[in-house]
Amino acid sequence: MTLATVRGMKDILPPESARWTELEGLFRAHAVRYGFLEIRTPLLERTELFARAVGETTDIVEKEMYTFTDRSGESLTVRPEGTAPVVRALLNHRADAGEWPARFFYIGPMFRHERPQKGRLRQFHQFGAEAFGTDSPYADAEAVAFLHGFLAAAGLAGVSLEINSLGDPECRPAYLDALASFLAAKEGELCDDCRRRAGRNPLRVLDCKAERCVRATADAPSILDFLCGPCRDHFHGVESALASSGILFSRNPRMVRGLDYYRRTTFEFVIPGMGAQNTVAAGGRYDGLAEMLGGRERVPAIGFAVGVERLLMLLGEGRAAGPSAEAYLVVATPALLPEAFRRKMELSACGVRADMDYEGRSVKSQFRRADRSGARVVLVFGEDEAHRGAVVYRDMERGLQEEIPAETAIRRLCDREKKEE
RNA sequence: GUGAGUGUAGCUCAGUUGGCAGAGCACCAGACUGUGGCUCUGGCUGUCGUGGGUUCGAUCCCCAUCACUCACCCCA
Repeated sequence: MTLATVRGMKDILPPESARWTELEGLFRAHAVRYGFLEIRTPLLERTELFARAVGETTDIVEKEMYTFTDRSGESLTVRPEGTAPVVRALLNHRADAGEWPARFFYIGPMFRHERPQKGRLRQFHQFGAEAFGTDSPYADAEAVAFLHGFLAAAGLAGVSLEINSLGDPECRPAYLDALASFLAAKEGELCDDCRRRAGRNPLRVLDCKAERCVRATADAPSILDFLCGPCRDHFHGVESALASSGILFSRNPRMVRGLDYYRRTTFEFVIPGMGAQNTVAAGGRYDGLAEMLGGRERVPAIGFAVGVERLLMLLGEGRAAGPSAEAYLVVATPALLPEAFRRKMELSACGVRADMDYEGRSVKSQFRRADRSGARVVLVFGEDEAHRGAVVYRDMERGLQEEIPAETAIRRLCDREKKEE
């Protein structure tokens, strides 16, 4: 029996868990501002959903999914990404989805069986958002603005936004042909991986970090030069909507996405100099996905996902944990435990974070604990005071104390709590 | 899936050219009678990742294995 977590999985303990809750709250708040409502989909889906949506030949589907056969013989997969389930849910509950545009956000874990490393886990978490039912470049700009606003509010500095267009089924084939023949001519200059990729997924070659490949593809044809009229108009529409919203970005015609369903707009928020896992958040348009999944009508859509672990990593350690208690009850003799405990419950009930020691430790030790808990007030329950129905009320910051009736002490603490609310 | 590095107390790490395992922090207790933070004193804590091998003897050398970390790949 080992007590270690499964490879690539992480326990999130205090105080870190508080940072998670805080960030989730911030994301929710921003989502609501931009008109997105929460959707919660199951962690398990039929394997086929991801195979079709993400792409049979992507790494995710080929070798990274947690797939198993359940007791009824059906092949199920623990979700490796969030978009496909949301689209599935939308198509399934079309009638309940409401008026277009339908905008959803989600928060939750994703699972991919990869080799863990910095900023990459097997169970990782994403904040995501998807907007359905509109082709408009404004929808793209809106999603980017939401993401941008959230990242800024989270305190992330030094991010840059890169955007690109991957075209659509009208214009992309021509580009892929042009790129393929360009790469064929340069074959000798490419790294081994890229020679292999050139045939199968030529776009990937543009994303290669190997020096020789970067050089070889320096003057490769740009997708942006191949966009058909509607795609070009759309791309320019996104650019001007972003520009007029005051959001800075740069074009990156070499940007590639790992999932097959993307069309037209793609974007990434990257941190320069962060190394291998420098993408904090990314997204794009996927107008064809609904039909790929068997939907009757075309449902244009745009979405993104934020890597929560990566974001937290970039935000740094954050502030230290605050006080764990506001008031500490010190018991001079075990005989007074029942009385102290009853008072502690009263404090909890009125919202005061109170703590005490149940182990019968020395008064000195209890004070040490009180100090460490950060409590600003200590109530001492002693025999003499108890005869008078009183306790010692000690202000830990000033080091002053007085004997007052127990009722008064409790009321004082509870009143103070109310004032601070 | 490939490569490299690391694995010793709760934490950070030292260590032995192979001979009963250490420090700091943390924790516990005490420094006159029921009072914290500072200081001082004392104390507790280890399958030296796991399994084999070499050896009189292995935490140290060798092999394997697992885990972690970083990089590649890929991606959030």
